[in-house]
Amino acid sequence: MDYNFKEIEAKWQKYWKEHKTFKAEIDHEKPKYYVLDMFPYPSGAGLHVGHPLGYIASDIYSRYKRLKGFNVLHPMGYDAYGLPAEQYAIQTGQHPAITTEKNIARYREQLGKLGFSFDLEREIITSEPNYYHWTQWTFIQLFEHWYCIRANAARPISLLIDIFNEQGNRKVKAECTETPIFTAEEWKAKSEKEQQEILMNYRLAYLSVTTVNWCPKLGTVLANDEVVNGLSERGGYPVERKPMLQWALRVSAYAERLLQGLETIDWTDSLKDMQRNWIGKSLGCEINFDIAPAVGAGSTCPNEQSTYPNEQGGQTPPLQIFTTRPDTIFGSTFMVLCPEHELVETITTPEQKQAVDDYVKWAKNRSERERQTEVNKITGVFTGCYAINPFNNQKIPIWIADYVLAGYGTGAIMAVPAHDSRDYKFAKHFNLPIIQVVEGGDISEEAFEAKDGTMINSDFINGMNVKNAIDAVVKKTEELGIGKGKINYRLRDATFSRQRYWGEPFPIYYKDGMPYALDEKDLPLLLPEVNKYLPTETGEPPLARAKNWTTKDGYPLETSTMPGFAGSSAYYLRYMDPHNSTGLVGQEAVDYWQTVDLYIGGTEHATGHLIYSRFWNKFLFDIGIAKTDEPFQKLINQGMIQGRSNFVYRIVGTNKFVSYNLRTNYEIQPLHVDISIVENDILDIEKFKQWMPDFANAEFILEDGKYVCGHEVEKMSKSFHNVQNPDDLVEKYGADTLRMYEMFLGPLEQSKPWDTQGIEGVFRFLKKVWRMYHQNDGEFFLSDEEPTERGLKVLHKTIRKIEDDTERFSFNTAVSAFMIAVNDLSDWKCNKRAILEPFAILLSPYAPHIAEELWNKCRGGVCPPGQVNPAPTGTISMEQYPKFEEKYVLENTFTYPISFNGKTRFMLELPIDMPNSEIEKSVLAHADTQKWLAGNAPKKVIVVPKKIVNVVV
RNA sequence: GCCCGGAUGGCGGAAUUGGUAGACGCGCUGGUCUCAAACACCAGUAUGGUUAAACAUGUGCCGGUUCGACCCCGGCUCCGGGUACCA
Repeated sequence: MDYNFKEIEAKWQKYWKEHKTFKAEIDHEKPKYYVLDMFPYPSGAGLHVGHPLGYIASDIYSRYKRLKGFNVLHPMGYDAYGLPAEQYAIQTGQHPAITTEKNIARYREQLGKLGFSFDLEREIITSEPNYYHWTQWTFIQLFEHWYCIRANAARPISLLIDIFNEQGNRKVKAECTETPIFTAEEWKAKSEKEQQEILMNYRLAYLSVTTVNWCPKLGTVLANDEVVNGLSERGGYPVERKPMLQWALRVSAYAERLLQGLETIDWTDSLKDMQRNWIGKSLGCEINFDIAPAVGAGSTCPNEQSTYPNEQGGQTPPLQIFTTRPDTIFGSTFMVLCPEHELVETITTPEQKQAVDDYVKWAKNRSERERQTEVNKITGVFTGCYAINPFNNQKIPIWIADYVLAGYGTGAIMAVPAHDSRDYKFAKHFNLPIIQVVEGGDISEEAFEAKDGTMINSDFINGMNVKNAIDAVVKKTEELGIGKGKINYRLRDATFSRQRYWGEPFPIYYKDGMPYALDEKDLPLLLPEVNKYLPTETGEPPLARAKNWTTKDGYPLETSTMPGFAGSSAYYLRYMDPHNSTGLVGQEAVDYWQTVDLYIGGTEHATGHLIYSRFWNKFLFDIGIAKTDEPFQKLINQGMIQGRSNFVYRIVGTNKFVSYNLRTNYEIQPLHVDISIVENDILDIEKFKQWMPDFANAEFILEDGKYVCGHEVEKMSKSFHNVQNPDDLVEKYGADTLRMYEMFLGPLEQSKPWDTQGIEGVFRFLKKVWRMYHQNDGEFFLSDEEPTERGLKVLHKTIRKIEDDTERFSFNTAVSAFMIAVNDLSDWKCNKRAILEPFAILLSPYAPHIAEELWNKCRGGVCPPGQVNPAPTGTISMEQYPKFEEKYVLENTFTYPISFNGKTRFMLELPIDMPNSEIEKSVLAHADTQKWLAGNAPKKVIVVPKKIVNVVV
């Protein structure tokens, strides 16, 4: 009987499904372990071999943990809201729900064939009402909470209202939009609408007019991480900056906690670095510069002691800037405002008004892409107005330029051309003065950006080093009351509205122009039907097309929908208790499962999903839903699997194709050829002719009667015809082979090219495993003889190696260890039950179907003659997992390489516990030692126990 | 530009972190079985050298530390990923 993987795999997949083998239930007797995969967006193209890589790894680990006695939660679901299904709906009119359902069915089928140990009853789909109910619910919580700096946590809005009623907002410390101070009396005197407007400044989910990334082609707003190089991540369409009224999440309130939290979790350093950079914390100082009074064109600033500060009082507010280098303030020779800055209009002199207006208009119309591709283009305009350096009362011209961004700091800077390259280029271009204030460096050609050195030309900080100077200036600034030390983050609040159809509707209605949350009992707010998936003629989002899109009382509902990351931000919590109809997750479930212990997924989510999810979780932690502050304790990024493309070479202007090694003799054009009609780089000419009509009459120049194709490693993509479909491979080799081969390909975290040729090796290995358990005529047979010492040693070495490798996610070396073990065992035809029974169990996380089959035959006793598949008696469980016993692998001798001056000359077997001094004696006493010493006396003998002995001559 | 990674045979990759570099697999070469093929099995396979060995050279490049370096330190080159007027 041969290794019939088709029968075996179908049988066990059916068995697992029917017996709900992997159903996870709360069990306080066992420690829990939660293994999570990043759930897929089910695209129309189906899976390629790259997708299951992480799933296979997590499945191996889940199965392994179960065998080690853990109660493992290992669920799978689908991130179902997304643009492709909606774009398809716009083109074809097919409801995105139908497309999505079809795609999910295909994904389920493909994943099902790989033998994953998912708890299928916990499957969640983000577009289903019983799931998005809780996405909407969480949004309401965000809307009804604010961030209290004193508590360093989210607090209910109702509490804030109580405080306002009692004492106004003077003492409230919140992460919020800037709000004027008011007393309790003033608060009470405000109208309902005015009060709501103020509360909006505090809410964690809030509505505000912000400059957003607008993609006209997609007809929607995008988050920062959805814009790549000024183009939309999906589709690659141009993105503009446009002010719009949008929902936003106050992610920035959690910036410090998101940063601190990284210290407590087991993620790779590179991923943590990515998040740190994205959060972009910088320590600096805010300083107010007074605006010089308008004294008319051509006038000069008086050099004597200035009387400007505060003299002109309420006329013009001071100009607030942010800098990380307050030490360089004496080198500041001009100021720069962003074109959107609110002071632009106030301070511009009549003479400069035209020029400034023109510039601001030009800057506004500049697309994001232009800005990014023309970074080196230096533009700007003088306002005609001056600021006063508070430290030396120098008059400094104020310019406007779009290299200063509105969204960061205060949207205004003090430019120090000597020590900042952008300011330097600007100063050179517009011929502005440059004053060096840090010693060293040559500023004749470029800025000197050193963060270390001695201050010069800087009044009271002269002679200090940069670090002390920064402290001194911040201190002085605070004493003078003109500024303060300040921490800035690059992380912005996330825009949360999408002008699309296929997303979660907001549980929000409008009354008197102000938004209010729906009552929780009215959830879920179902996504309505629309006749078309496009925006309305008036430019409103598609939901505005829905009939009766109002509350029962007739108040209009919000027409935008939530973005893709809404549904994926807390799905891991829902898996703990997926059918709960009274809450996102029940108390008992979250108390038991706590948090995700292992999360496996791609790096592409480093600054998107993984930031939002952490934010979302921290909020849910604050309001007592999540049990831990961080959602994912350990995270592994699986590498990408690249494609291996094949090429044919067409002689230019003909329909003749020349084989790879002869191509240099002709003028040729390489063409991608579908990898399914190429085997081991040899083209199947008949299939090629049928592949495309153009090639039906193709002629070939062959080498050795074959057409050899060229190859290259590229991204796996339809257009390169290099997509490897896992179904084909499962069909040909079986799921166990595919699983082991994907692991064998290389380290999990590394990107590597797919190479189908190597899969044969793993397939041979499994066939060999199968044969070990069968006699020559193919009948199942194990000997009940006592195992040999040697066999036990192989087994226990393998147990130790597999456990070790599995624990550190080194699955590629684990597969190698299996192969070595099988080579050793089959070398002396070891078919002892005592060895092979445990071996099957050991193999089961990696190749679960064949392992179950073999193990069941072991336990089921003799397989009746002629019967292919005896009825399964059960699955491998933790009780049967073999224990590693050191006594079998203990060595009592070690064979030392004996080196002379670092060169190994002979080997010497010595007892393992021999003390160093004895080893030294034995080596010197050995006959060969004299030969290699050649009459010299040894200078030194270095003994490294269980490693090497080196004699220095 | 800045921040991370990485570079080892014809190929994918090992080397339990300073101790016999190239495990394991692919590919290739030769052999056994077969009428033949497929499957399977056996042997070989870093480079130079030799009938074979001895020996010499070898982990991107240059240098250093060490009895000993793929591994640690300094200086480069190339490749991959992230990020970018963030003051």
